[in-house]
Amino acid sequence: MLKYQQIAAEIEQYITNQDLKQGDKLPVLEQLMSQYSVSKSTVTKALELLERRGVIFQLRGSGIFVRRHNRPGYMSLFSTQGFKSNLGDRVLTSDVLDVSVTKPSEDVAENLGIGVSDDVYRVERVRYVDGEVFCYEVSYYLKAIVPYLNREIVADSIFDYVQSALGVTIGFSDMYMQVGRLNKTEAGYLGLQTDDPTLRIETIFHLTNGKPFDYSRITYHYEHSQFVVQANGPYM
Amino acid sequence: MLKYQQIAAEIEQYITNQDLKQGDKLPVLEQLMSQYSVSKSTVTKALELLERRGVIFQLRGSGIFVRRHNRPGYMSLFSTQGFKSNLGDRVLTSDVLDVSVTKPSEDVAENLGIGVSDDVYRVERVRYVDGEVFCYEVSYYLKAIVPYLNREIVADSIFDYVQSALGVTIGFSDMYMQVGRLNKTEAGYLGLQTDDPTLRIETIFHLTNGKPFDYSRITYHYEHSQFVVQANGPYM
DNA sequence: TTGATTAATTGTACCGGTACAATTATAGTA
DNA sequence: TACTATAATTGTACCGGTACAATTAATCAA
Repeated sequence: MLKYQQIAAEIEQYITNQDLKQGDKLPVLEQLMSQYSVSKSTVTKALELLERRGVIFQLRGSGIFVRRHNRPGYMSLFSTQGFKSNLGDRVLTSDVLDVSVTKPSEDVAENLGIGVSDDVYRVERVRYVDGEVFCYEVSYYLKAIVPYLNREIVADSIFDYVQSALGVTIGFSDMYMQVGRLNKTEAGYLGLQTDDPTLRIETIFHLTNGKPFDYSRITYHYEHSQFVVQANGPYM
Repeated sequence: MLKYQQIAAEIEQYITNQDLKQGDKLPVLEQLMSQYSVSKSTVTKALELLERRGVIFQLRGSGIFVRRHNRPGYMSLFSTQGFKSNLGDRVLTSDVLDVSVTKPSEDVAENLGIGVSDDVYRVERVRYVDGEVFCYEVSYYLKAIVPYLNREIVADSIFDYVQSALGVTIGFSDMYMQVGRLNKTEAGYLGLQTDDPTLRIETIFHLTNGKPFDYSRITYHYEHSQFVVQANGPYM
């Protein structure tokens, strides 16, 4: 693990341990430098990271302060890691409906930047948070990148597996969201009525080299899905 | 304007002018250094900025590449600047329903971190994109920060005014989103039926010193609101 | 006490450098 | 040709420094 990531993690841990709240002040830069025995730029980098993640904000001439949003139950939209990292003490479970190797439809191939003759894994799940239906998901993984999947892996976190077992790291992702009404199939899985409201999010996950390797469509249960996005000012 | 912001702007301009697409390669770091006559770290900072905004991605040992999402009509969710900056050639108009100074309700005061006796501006608008109803918005501004508003300012971009005329800069914002059904009032303004689906986003805008100064509730027309979020890998 | 002026604090911009890891190109070998 | 080992390319981590702007604290005058 890189130094600045390590320091960021420790600072975040410190905030948690001390139960610091919005506006509480952290040690000044110079102290953090000597405390962790690194240069100013390394501390700065760790702080930038935490700032981007909405953990702190920095105010020149004043100090470094804790930033906390105050609504429990809202999940961060940046669950690039899957939701697992984001749930706190809530429990995530899954019903696996399908894990199979197929050929992509045209629009799936389009989104993954491949041809319709390339193999993909199709994964279909219903996911629950603390036993309540949370979302219905269909996702496609490039078989060239993810050569093997089974029901056990898929029932847990696919991203954990892909990262730790395959060494595949996500570079970036594009999420497309829109609101609509449930169709019959979706309503069935989510325990709702046809035409009930829903949030649909399509995400294309790219490797660090910019190539897509996962395209997923998630249909959320509108009553159990609340998201928070912590954004940083104009140019950040 | 800071050097690294300036360089970021020029690089972005270059991408636009050359009509570069996803995966196209940019000049290497060293060339950018000499081209703009700045140090490596300044170029790096400019590139980091563009990376966070989803404009490029960098690949060590390989180069700097253009990143483009490929769905027209999707609006970036990070319209911290208001939507104006985000519309391209589409036209944004507003019906101003209310601009008045009032005392906040309890939950508004709570979200703004003030007391119920402090003055706030209440602004109520229906907003249109290319003539189609886009959203219904009610927002509250701390009068201590925004001492004056009128219908003309509000019909245009409030953020433009607040920033350029008052010199107020936004530090960060917390957005809370959820899906639900329209009530009668909202349905009326949006030209939809009661109980139709909708996306609601509450946003609390903070100054650079961390103090909230604007709390807004936006109710989106579900057929005309599509959002894209470009996220950056694990640790961003 | 109040208000203005000055000084101390503290983060940010920018420089220029070394070392290194990931990728890509090249040369060498079978 | 195809595969392997090596070298060149290219961005990232980290160091340590100067100058400066924004905030806050201290000082002084009214």
